[in-house]
Amino acid sequence: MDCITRRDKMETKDKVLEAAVSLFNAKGYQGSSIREIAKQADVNPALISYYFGGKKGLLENLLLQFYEPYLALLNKIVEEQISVSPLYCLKQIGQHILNFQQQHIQLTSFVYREMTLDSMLVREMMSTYLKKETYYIQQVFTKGIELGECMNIPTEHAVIQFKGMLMMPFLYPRYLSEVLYLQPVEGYFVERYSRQIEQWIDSLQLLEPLQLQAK
Amino acid sequence: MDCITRRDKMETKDKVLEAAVSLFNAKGYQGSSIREIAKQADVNPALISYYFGGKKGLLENLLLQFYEPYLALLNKIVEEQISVSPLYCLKQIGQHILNFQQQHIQLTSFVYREMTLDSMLVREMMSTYLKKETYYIQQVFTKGIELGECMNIPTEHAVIQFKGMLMMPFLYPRYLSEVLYLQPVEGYFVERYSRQIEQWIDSLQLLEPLQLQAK
Amino acid sequence: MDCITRRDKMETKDKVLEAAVSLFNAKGYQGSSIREIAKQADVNPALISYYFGGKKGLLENLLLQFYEPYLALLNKIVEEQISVSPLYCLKQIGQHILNFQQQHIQLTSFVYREMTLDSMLVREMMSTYLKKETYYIQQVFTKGIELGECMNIPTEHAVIQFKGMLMMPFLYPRYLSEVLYLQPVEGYFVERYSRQIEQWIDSLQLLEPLQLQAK
Amino acid sequence: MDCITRRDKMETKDKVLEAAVSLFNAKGYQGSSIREIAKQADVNPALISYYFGGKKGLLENLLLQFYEPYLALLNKIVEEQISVSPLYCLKQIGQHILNFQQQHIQLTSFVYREMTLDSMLVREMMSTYLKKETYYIQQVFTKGIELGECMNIPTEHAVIQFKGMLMMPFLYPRYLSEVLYLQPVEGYFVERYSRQIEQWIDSLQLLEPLQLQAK
DNA sequence: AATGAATGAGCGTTCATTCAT
DNA sequence: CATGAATGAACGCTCATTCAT
Repeated sequence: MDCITRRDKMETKDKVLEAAVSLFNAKGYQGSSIREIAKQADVNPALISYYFGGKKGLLENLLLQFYEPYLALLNKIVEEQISVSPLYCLKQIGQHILNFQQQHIQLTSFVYREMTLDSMLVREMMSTYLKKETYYIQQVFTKGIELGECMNIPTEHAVIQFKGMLMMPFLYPRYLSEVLYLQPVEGYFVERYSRQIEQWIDSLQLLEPLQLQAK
Repeated sequence: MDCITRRDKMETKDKVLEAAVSLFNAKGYQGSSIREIAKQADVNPALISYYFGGKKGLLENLLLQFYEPYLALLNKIVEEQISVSPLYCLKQIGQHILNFQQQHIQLTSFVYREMTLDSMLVREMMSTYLKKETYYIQQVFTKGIELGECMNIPTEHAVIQFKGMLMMPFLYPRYLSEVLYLQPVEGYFVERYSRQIEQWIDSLQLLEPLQLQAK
Repeated sequence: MDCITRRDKMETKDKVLEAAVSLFNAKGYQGSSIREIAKQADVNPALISYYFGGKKGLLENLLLQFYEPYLALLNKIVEEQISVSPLYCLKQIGQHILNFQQQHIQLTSFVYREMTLDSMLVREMMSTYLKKETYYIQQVFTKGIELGECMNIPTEHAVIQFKGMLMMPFLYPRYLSEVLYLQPVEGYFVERYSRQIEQWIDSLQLLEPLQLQAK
Repeated sequence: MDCITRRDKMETKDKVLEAAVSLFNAKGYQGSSIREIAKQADVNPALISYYFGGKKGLLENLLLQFYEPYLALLNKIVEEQISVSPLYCLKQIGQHILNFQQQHIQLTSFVYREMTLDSMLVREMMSTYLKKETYYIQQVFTKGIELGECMNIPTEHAVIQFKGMLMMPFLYPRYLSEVLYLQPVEGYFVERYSRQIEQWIDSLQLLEPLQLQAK
């Protein structure tokens, strides 16, 4: 009985979250209305305020729902692999982050868009999560440079490039499908794309001497 | 007098566009209200509907204002340089696009965010502009592969990587400044970052044989 | 166990009533929400509907809780004292009503405010309680005039003045404390103020001949 | 043309104010909805926020609309008459305030009710207006006592009694009409009631020696 | 060209209440 | 008896837009 009750509760909250992710992804946070979400979730609009404390609470819930496991994943990979080989660690990050994003493709797309705004909430999320994320990745690059695995490039630029490559397909899934005819939703896209990322990582290792020659 | 009148008109329209770009950039299209824009532009709200045919018209105006010169620039570079050297052409594209984005940094940020939405308008812009843009870039990659300048990677993936690198700093200017302490607004950032992009382009040339060795 | 249960019930009802009086007094009936009351009473909101048959029932309960003992008190005083001396009876009324109001200061304040509204409920309360109250007081004045104790003024006006004096401090307790620096909550205020009322009552007796002289 | 425009504006604002006073008086501020007011004023609901900056602004507007002329009137009377004769000045106050209240009977009733609440706004109104009002009245009593015109009673109590008498009929107009069968709206009520107030004022003059005798 | 009143739809939210558990 | 999920109506308010001036 308790189980049923709990499951019912879960279902309502989850129905709302699912509908919210879908609508926020398609029309943006500001472009989606509580009523629309409730309708799509087949739920009373008042329940959204009841469960999440308002539309803003729903947004925060989703942001946490993304960044918490995201950072946990990142943390785990870095902790386990950085001492083995920084560049290999980078490859692992690339592959797992791509997988993670693909598994939460709508949430990812929406969160990445929302983080481009200039709001208190975004600033808070940046200082809470993106600072950590960036620290992890920079650490790996730095270690790679130290160990001579990686050419000596500014780690900030490397982070931008790396993140750009990883985020791009999930920020613009519709661009991929309608212009490039790629399906980021499908498994083999990530598989092939992550190999491409690995090539870029390899290039970090190899370019330096050549670069020096060029000079 | 007619001249003054016309100049006033221009100024009013421009004041609105300027205010709109600023607010759309900070709070998003849906998050900014006509009244707010009008207030910031010190203009009567009714004039926005009058001049631009409504809020949506203002949005379309800004999207064109971005993509028309953007594509003209891209078109010019490709036409002029592709026959010389595809990879050099790519570098030129990278450098000029970065400059272009930096010169319209708020507009760029806003347009790139808006294009992540799933709307009729976005689909239209994609089929009108992004298809062309992608065609140009893919053409360069293809030519590069044909001429043996560039390793044989899927051009779609290359486009994603290339665009990702170029767009990233201007999609997340606040991330750059607050987390990475980079100032995409300042000249030397683009200068240094474009050299980084060139390294990536160089890596396309060099990786292939090594990649083959790896196999 | 039954006893405990019943006591719990009593406590719950009383906790609600207490919280309701406090909130209704501060923010008005319409300005207070069931949830707020329930929260302050540390009780489930649904119980208010359950126990009192809704918010309106809670209001009626409180009105009765005020007017029933109020009228009983008035009735008792008039019955016992009117035959002795009408003016003395008036003084007794003044003193005891002041005391009664002070003992239920929040309830009094709230009820007196609520009775200024124009609603079915108020009309009902007026015809049920205020008619009786007024009848009692007018009777005393009439008797006083008959017996020559009191000057011949319109009893309606006398009632207004009398009630005005008695109600004023408890309708505006915050005015008294913040502007006049009087504390209607404290015992000696009523003590001193009731002597003031008695002076007014005395003046009823004395003024007439002098008034006539003045003319 | 300008005149017509201004008159139209005035009419809309005034229609809203009129409807608001009527509804606030009958059902209270919290009990009246913006839509209801707009409907009764035959006006678009959005215009209330447009003109008054929201429901609260409407309330503040009405409170000022009452207290500003009220205090101006009081100030004028006191300034002109206090030096002549404090007790005569009191009578003038009584008469003019009664007239003022009668001329704005609904507004008066509503304002007096609203001032019984415990809110920031009420506190502000008290410290802005009621402090002044009380200062004026107390000044008159004090002067009367100084000059020997008036018996030596605590001025705070005198203020309560005085205000109680003046406010009572307009706080409970429905009580007057339905229980006492008096019509505070009609001219002769004020006329007769103000004579009653004058009697009370006279009693202040005369009671003291008798009071002493009683002791 | 420019204004500001006016409109009607929709916003997020809160409300008192009901009901299954 | 007590709970908390759920409901539908209404809340105050803001929205983009229109229109007479």
